[in-house]
Amino acid sequence: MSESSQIFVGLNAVILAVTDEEPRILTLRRGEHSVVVPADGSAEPPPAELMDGLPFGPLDPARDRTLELALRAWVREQTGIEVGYVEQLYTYGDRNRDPLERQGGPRILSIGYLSLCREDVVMGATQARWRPWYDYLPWEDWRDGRPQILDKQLEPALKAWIDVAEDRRAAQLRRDRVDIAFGLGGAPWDGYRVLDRYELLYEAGLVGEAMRDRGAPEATGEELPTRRLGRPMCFDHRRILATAVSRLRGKIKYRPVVFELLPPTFTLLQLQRVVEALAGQRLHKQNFRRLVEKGGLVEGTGKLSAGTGGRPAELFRFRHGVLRERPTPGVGLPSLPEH
Amino acid sequence: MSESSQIFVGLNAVILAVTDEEPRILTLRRGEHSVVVPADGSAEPPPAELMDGLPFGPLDPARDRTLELALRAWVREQTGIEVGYVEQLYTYGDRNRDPLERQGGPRILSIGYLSLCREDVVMGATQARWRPWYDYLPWEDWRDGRPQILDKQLEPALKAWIDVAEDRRAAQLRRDRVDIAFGLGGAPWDGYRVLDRYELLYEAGLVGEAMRDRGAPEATGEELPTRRLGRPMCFDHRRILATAVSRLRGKIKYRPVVFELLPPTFTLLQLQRVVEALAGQRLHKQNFRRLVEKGGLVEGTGKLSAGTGGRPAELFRFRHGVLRERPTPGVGLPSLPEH
DNA sequence: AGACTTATGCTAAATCTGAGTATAAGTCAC
DNA sequence: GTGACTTATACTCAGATTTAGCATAAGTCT
Repeated sequence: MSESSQIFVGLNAVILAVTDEEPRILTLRRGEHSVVVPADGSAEPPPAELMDGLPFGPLDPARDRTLELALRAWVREQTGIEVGYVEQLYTYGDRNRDPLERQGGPRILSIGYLSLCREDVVMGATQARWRPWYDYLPWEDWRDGRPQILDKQLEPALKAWIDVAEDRRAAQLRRDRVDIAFGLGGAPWDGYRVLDRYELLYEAGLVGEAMRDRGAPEATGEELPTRRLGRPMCFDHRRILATAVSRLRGKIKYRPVVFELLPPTFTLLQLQRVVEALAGQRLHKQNFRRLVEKGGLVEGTGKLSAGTGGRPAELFRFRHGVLRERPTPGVGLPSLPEH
Repeated sequence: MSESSQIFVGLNAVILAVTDEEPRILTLRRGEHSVVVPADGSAEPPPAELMDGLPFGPLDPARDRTLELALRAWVREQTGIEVGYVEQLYTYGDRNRDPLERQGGPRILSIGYLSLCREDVVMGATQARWRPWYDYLPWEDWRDGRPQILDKQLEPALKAWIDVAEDRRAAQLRRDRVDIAFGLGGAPWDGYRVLDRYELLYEAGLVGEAMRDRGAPEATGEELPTRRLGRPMCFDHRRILATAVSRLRGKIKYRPVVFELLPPTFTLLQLQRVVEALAGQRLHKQNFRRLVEKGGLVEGTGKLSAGTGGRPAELFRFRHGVLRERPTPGVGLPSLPEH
């Protein structure tokens, strides 16, 4: 059986924690060699540019009984974390996603996962590092209003991409997609279309990864025609991250997953800040309180927090019973007001 | 490289159409041999019992440029259908999902897909056959009220499963899960928890597949202690179907995917019936009309349908412009009234 | 003490939802 | 052709939910 008809499966994890009101993912700084560690111990190709990547490793079909167990094992080895909540995101399998494939290596499939935890569970003594996810997707953070990068860089670049379309029809298609994904031309901004936006930017050649994947060797995004749009990642890891953000923003609406990111007790403001961090937008405080309290998502503990400078707040905990009362317990987000 | 460290990837498609107000999926009646057609043309093991299965086939890493292209190619070969809308669902990789694995074969991964189309696109001259999806998941259809199978078979069987738990704590855990998944003990029925329910039934050993996978050879579900719960499928295809139903019921809320299942123009009642078929519940007609009309999802064509016995209805079409107006254009379902 | 910060209670207006009434415009049996 | 029946469509109304504020409570900081 030739190399080219073999398949290797890599597992990738977006490991998320929210600390200091900032959603952070665990990244490894690494060279862009293959996902695959050859089983025969042969030398890996020398790493190219160092670049951020998600923790990942191959599925060992002989050892790993399930995909999730394989993922947990790899994360433990690479980062020292014993992950709790885990959710599968998507499986990517386009040819030549991995640079090694182009050199005649085996076909690579990568399965993306999302894991939620708290930063304090991380052991030391590891090369892993927490980094704000908005470093990679800066246009997704609307907490301080419309991100500048949108008007200053993205919009002009996307307009240019529309203009270089083959014909009028193709241009119109591009315009429609851009308008819907980025809330231009009168369309509203939709906080859930994170993946749409990243993929559009990739297709338009506006993120570093696109140029790299098209064959320019060793490109890191620095030398793009536009200034680089967000921090690039190796392989398709940024696409996986975008998938994770999309999925999570959608999921908090109908499942109480936020609590995986919080300590056992918390104030309502802490809870709100975490939701805002994920959603990338601010929420109305009083309404948020009503939502989670009347919605039965939380219950007071009677204890007060050592307030950080104001009236002390009551400490709440997640109310597990809500699961049997309501079909979809979560925190729905308002549609973003237009700016 | 030994067989056991190799990986084969199978692609499975839930191909759905709604005809005569019934959601139907394309199935192939086939023996339970492996997903894998050996590349060297060696003989396959003799088929066991004939059983329904989804169209599926291996990813050929040398030929298929993307997973989706591979899927389309396989579907075309097996069923003659050129699928339109396609969406990836989930990747399953537990060891021993496939009977052949237990016999020392390679590790099998299967990637599930959902495809939406209309039945009339199917060519003849194929072994494929449309079957109502509720044949496989009969407890999911509440259009004529609460399904009888729930009270008569499922509830008693689940209660028995709770009772045989190891200790009181385990029993309580089981009860909680059952109550939430099946809307018992005061919890509401949640039409979206299709996958939860199937996996619970599998874990409780109440579907034919569970017994088969535990090692009983050639079991087809007929000889179960309880009468069989829904029609079984080969491998984990019923789990993939349950995933598809869950996903689709969730998605019609915020994306206008229903229209993939309808002809270009349709009456509002036709549209409603399709949504009801997917959701497995009845909707209030006047409110549904208001929802889709005022929501901008459809626009009238001015033409009238050749009424099937009543006042003729106007023909509508999907209003593409809604995509740029609203972030989440879809048909939200009411929470099911309790029975 | 007074400014400032955060927590929490409460309300008015707008919108959305669920359920029903009423009327229009066809088909079908006879 | 008339009356029963079927489906389509318009409109209403009450209640729930959502959005956006105002107002007050209870701390910290200078």
